[in-house]
Amino acid sequence: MKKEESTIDKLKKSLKEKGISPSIQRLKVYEYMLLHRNHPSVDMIYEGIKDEIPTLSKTTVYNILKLFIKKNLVKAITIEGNELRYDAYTKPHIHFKCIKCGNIYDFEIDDEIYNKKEIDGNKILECNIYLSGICKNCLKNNKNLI
Amino acid sequence: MKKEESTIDKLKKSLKEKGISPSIQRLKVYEYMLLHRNHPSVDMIYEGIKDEIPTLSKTTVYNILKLFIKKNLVKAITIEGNELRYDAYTKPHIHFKCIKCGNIYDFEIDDEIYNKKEIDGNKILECNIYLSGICKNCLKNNKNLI
DNA sequence: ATCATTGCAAACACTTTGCATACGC
DNA sequence: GCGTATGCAAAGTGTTTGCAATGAT
Repeated sequence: MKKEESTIDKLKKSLKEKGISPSIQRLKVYEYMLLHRNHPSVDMIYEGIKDEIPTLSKTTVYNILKLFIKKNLVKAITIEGNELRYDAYTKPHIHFKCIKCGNIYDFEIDDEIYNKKEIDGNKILECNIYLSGICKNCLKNNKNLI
Repeated sequence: MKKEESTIDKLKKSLKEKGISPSIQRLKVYEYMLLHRNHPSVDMIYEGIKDEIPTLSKTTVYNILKLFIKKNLVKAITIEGNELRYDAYTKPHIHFKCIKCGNIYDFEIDDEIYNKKEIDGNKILECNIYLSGICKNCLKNNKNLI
C-alpha cells in the first residue's frame, strides 16, 4: 500500500513539475500511458481507466490529452488512417506497425536523418519515421505469410 | 486540340493498363493528381474538378481513390491529424510539411533506413518518413519566425 | 438487357464546442 | 467563495454504406 502511494506521488510530482494540477483523471490518464506504451488512442485510454473512474467522460480524456500535449508531456502521433494515437514522450524513436496484429513497436535507431536540421533550405523541426510490416511474433505464428 | 486529346488518351491508356475502365470522373481525378503533386485531400480533388464535372459527388471521388489504391495507382499517406491525403505513386520519397503554410513538399533522399529489410527480426514492408518544419518560402517571407 | 459506375442521403466514427455542474484550495 | 476541472449533450468533420438512377456495351 505504501509502495503504491509513492508511485502515485511520483506521478503527481511529474505533473506538477510540468505545471499541471494533478486531478485523479489526469493522474490515471498519465499512469495509463506510462504503463501501456502501445500508443493508445483516446478510446483505449478511456476504456482502460473508466472502471476506476466511473464518472469519466471521453471529453475529459480529450481535454487532458490536449493539455498534456501543450505541456509537452505526450506527443500526438499519426500512425495510419484517421486514428490519432498518443505517445508518452521520452526520446525520438521510430514506430513499427505490424499489419497483421496491429501492434505498434518502438525502436530507437540513430538514423542520420534525425540529425538533419534543414533540407534544401527548409528548416526541419520534427522528424517522424514510421515503418510497417510483419512483426516477428506474427512471422513465427503464421508461416504462410509472405 | 489534337495535343490535348493525346494527353487524355495517354491517361486512358494508363488506366486501362492497370485494369481500370476510364470513365470521365476517373480520368479527371487521375489527371488532377498528376498535375497537382501536392498530396491532395479528397476535398481538394473534389473542389479542383467539380467545375469540369458539375454532377460530381464526393462519394465518387472516395470510390475512385479507393479503386486507385487497390490498383496501386495511388497511395494513401498519413501526414497529420485526421486528414487523409493521396499521392500518385512514383518512387519512394519523404514528405516535408510546412507548419506555417501547410504545403507538403517531396524530397528524394537515399537514407539508409530505406534499405533495411528487417529490424530486430521484424519484416519491414514499407517505410514512411515525414518531416515537419518551416519551408524556405515561409522563412523568407516571415523573418520573425523562430 | 446486363453489368458497372455514379451520386444522393443517411449512417458512422472521431473530435470539438458550449455550458452547467461539481470540485479543490 | 472563486477559479478551475469535469462531463453531458449537441454540433462539426471526414468517411463509409445503402440503394436507386444512370451510363456503357
